[in-house]
Amino acid sequence: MSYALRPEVAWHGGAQQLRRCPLFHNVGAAQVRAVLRNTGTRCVGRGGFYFRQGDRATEVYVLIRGRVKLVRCRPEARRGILQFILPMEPFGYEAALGGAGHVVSAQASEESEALVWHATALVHIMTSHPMIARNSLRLMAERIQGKWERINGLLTESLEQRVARALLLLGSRIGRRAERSPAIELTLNHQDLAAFVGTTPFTISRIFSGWRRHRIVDAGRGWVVIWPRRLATRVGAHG
Amino acid sequence: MSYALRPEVAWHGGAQQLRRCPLFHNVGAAQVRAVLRNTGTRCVGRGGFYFRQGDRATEVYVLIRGRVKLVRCRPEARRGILQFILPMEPFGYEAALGGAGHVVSAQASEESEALVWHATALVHIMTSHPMIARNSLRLMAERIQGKWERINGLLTESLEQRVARALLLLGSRIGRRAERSPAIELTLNHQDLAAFVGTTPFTISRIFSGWRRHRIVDAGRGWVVIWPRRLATRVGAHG
DNA sequence: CGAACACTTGAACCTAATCAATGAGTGTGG
DNA sequence: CCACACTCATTGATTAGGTTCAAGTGTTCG
Repeated sequence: MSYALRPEVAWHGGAQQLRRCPLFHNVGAAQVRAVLRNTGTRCVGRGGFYFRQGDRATEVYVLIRGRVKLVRCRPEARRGILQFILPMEPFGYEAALGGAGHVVSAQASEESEALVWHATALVHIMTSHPMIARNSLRLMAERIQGKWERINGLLTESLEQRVARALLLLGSRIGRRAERSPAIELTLNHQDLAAFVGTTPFTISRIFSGWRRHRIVDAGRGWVVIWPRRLATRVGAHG
Repeated sequence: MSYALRPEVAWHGGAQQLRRCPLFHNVGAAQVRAVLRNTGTRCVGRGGFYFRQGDRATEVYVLIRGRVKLVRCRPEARRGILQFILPMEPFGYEAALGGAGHVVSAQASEESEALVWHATALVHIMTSHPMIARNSLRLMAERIQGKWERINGLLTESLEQRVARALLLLGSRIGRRAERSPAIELTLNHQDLAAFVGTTPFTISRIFSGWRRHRIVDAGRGWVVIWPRRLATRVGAHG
């Protein structure tokens, strides 16, 4: 009923969709709806920012549409992509919980939309909904473990291994299965992939040229197709 | 009084020391003492393991003496050091909270000792002590931000920059100020530093040779001395 | 005193970055 | 619908940065 009074809550997906968000696992629909009452939404066009590194953390987000990348761009340095954020994933909460401001920027890869809470509301929500606090702990713990895997890859693997592993990871996250084929299609350009594994688009192009002959990968302007079985053989190869 | 009955709790540092642990900020001494009742301690000699990657997460730890490194050693791959753990720092809790087992191994760099809780006790503690849950959220949020900085360094910086940055970081964490000098001494060998920045001891040695002439650094068997002011000029240098 | 280990240095090799030039795909405006 | 501009992808030539392997030196410890 409060829908009529607060139009920003009338997001079409509503509480049902949100239960796919890891923060709301095992949280009752009524409680999710209660939490939703404190939100608005924000739309950001391709290339726009939800926040920038250095900003004070005044808000937290859950992406509901589009794609966001967490980047860090120092002047005179290569760009690094730290993480891709997909629909139903929270972002921006590390700074709100840590209290030292954002250390990364959140940039939209495409037209996208996110739910927005005030950072102060977040703390309040967690104290009044222990299951959400619990889910946050689990989410952050899993992300830390994921980052360890990534750091270890950067420390020990060859570039070719890293590209292969990154594509398999991204394939499972942002990929779509092709029809009647084990192939997986990704919307991803060479530049972003390069920034994700720490190399240049040139080198990505060279690696792809080699792989294309073996039907491990195919790619064009802004898209990549991988054959996971064959690509997996390159994870652990000596490079 | 329960000290007499549970000798493993009679750790000399006791509750007072533990309040320096980030998990126990703003937690009353009585509550810390209560939490301590569920612990034992474990000593591990140099090179020994608290847990190994792949193990189920049955315990969580707070280091009270010595130094521990989180490593990941795949056969046939270079070793990577993911994090150094110092006294009063918790470790092993990511797996306990995430529920998918340890993805890293915890190896003692030197003779060390840690408080041990059962993983199940951890969840119980957090629900009955909300401030501890709150502190955990903050701790993990800060660690995620720290890992972003590290990943960004690995993605975008030259090796020399990474070594400089790593030494400044480690200096502030495991360093001791030299007497009557701005220099900082670290107990750290070339191999561990190499595994931390993703290179080989050879290259570390070469970088140090260059820096030694400018009195940026000095090093010997198992130790490093840095002059932070001069070293800081190498962070952001072009390589 | 001897053995094991950690560090140093040199030389050869190799990976990936850089720079330059070209080609292909996309969007815009006439 | 075409021409143009722009961005993204490819390829080649060159160079720089790091790894690898081998040999030698210095330390620590039993």
